Amino acid sequence: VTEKTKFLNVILPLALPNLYTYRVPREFNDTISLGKRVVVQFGRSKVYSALIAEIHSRAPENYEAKYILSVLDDAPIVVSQQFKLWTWMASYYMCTQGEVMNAAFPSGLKLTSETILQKNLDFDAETSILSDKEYLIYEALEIQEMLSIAEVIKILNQNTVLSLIKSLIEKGAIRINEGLVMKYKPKTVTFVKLSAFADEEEHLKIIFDKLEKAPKQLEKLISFINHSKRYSGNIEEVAKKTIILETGSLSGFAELVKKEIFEVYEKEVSRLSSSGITNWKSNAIVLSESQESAFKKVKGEFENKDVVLLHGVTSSGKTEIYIKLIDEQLKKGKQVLYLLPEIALTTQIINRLSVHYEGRIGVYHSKYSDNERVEIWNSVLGIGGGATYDIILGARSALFLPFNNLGLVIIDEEHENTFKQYDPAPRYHARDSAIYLASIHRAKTLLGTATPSMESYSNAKNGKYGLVELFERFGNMQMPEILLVNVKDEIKKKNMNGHFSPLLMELMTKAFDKKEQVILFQNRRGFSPFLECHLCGWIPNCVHCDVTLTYHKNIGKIRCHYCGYSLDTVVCCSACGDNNIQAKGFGTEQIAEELSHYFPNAKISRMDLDTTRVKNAYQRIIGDFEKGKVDVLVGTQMVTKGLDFDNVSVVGVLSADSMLGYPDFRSYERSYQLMSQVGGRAGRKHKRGKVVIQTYQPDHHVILNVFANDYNAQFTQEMKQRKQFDYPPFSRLIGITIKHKDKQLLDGASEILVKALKLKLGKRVLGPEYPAISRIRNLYLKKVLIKLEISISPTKVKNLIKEEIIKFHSEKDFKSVRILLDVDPL
DNA sequence: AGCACGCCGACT
DNA sequence: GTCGGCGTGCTC
Repeated sequence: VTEKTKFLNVILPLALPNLYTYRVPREFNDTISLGKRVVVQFGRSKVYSALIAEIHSRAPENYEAKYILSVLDDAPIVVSQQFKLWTWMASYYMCTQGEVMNAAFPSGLKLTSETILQKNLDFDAETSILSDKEYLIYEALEIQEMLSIAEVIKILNQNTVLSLIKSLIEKGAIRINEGLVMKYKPKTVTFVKLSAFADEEEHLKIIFDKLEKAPKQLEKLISFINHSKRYSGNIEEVAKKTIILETGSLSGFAELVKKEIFEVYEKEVSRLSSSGITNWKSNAIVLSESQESAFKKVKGEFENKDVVLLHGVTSSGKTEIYIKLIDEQLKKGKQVLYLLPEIALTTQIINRLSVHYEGRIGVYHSKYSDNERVEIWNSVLGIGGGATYDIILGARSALFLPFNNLGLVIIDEEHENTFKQYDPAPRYHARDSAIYLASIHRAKTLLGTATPSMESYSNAKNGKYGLVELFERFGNMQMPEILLVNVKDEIKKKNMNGHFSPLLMELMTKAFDKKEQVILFQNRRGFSPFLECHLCGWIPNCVHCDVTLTYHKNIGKIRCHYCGYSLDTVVCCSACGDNNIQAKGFGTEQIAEELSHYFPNAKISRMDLDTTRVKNAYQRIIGDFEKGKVDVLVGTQMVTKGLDFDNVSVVGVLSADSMLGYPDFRSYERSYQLMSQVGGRAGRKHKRGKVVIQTYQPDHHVILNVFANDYNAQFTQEMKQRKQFDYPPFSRLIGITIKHKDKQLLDGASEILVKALKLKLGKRVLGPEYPAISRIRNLYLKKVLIKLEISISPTKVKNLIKEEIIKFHSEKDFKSVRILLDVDPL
């Protein structure tokens, strides 16, 4: 039987535009299949795990294909629907398949090749032929068998070690090994069983008698017998830990093993806490009248629309509607994907969902350990023996899981911009990608929010999506009362207490008296955004980036929020030497400090990037606030994100103007969303909440729309502006960022690229312009924006842009110019 | 993304 | 004179 030689086209985990072809050794012919990983050598020394994307028998003509080294998986770990999604994402978001794969795989599935140094045992020359540094490495290998490149760098305290290693190899002192490091390690638990001898009843009796004089051992044996249910029904496996925990000590255990009464064995177990499928009580949910009608409308819309937008005011009880819909899908045996903008929100939601679907929900996001994420992947795939999850709750990366039978995708807080990934590529929008994913599965998508994005609401208005609106808050809760404060007037009247207006002071005082809670929102972290010399106006800037350094009072530093560069707080002006340095503007840190001055007894908690950097810090802050351990929560936009508290009576927006003044066409949309969302946190079951908005422009139309809680007016006015200036949703945008460390070269290069693009696309090409921050980490930036009519085919334009970039990069001076493409930028 | 090849500046 | 900087090109 002559079988044709097989070849594979594989996706490598790199930003390479093409797939690469490898040859399959005969003995692997039966083991290879699409969606399995293989180990391949790529380049002179590197070994990667690559994914089989195509199997064929066309031998490459222009080169000799390398052989694959091995097949990693017993069964495919990527399903056909995922290949479809990845291909679409790579083409829509203008990136490579390798980049999509890298985003899709939890890092536990990505094997990394590592160069390992080992001593050459045949080395017989004098160590005196080695240089001092070489000897240092040689000596280190005497103590430690293996060294990684990173360890060598550490030992020598220098970055360039390759030539030194090369020399060591040439002198015959060391060898190197290229090894793939398997990251995923299954968790094992030690179990105990009786030996074959002890397992026989008559022997066991004798053993019991013999152990009379060894109470510790007897105690362990009894504990085992009880847990194994030997004399009562089904025999169960017993973990060693169970016995140790019950008897409170280890003593005697080893003796039992030694006497060959106990035998221990290892078993792989799931890290996922689950008891498997348990009964779920969906009927426990009772919808209010308005919820019920919204639920029915959603189902009605799904009859002929694939995507439905559920526009429900804050606290209108959207979650209950989701649960009902999830329930229906589960009954049909379908999978459900529930996407949330923020990892931290999963805790609140999971508590509400798990009541209904305990053991069937998998939570998936980047804060989970690699090992756990691999197990969830396998569980969705239905391999690995653990629980099979049919509901996945997660942040944007959850859409990459290997679903094969998806029935419904829910995107909660659809308007949130954290659904868009910016760095690294793929620069994808999880909402839009999930809608495509759903279409692959012929599944439905539900978008839920209190403040729909312009894109989604206009899609709903023009009939592309179904629209269901819910204007009533759950349980007769009233919409919060919104109060505007003209900060300009208050300052004139010298009424301000720090950054607090008299009205806000009064409401906070009342709230504290009644043991009610307060949320203060200021969209800026740190103490103040910059320091300024009172005499000459000098402002300390970052040395690597084109931004001012933000003052962080409590760590006594000024820091760059873009690269992390920091300096000790300056006391003297570097320009004129004057010592009258003042803090300008204000951030959350300053608000918290002022608060503790005016309300020394209030328990204050701050929630922003600085205080939530530590793992679980977010959960802790939210938890403390929920439990009432904290009276005031001061935070950045983090506090606006869909959290539900039930004892908040006052919400304060300290400076609406800083949001409105942001130079971006979406700043009004975002300001409305933020104010409306943070305001929605106010209100309790039987009491109307109050929202104080402090602003210099109380007549601004966005402020007035928030005041009137009029989303429709906001939408209509915003649409008028978008149409006038041809912004989305009336056009599509593609952002191009051009980076280089040499400013002049960048200027020239970007002009040439724009000229070439304009030749093809005309006035659709805008720029190049320096962005507001024109230098980050010592790289200068220029931005170009492509604005396309909706009627034009984006695919054609994307191909055209790619061609032009290839042409541009073929120019020898521009090879080092980095170009980032961002489709549908935010 | 690595990694090797190759061409110019500050050292033995 | 060389060591080593990083700019450039290629990897099936």
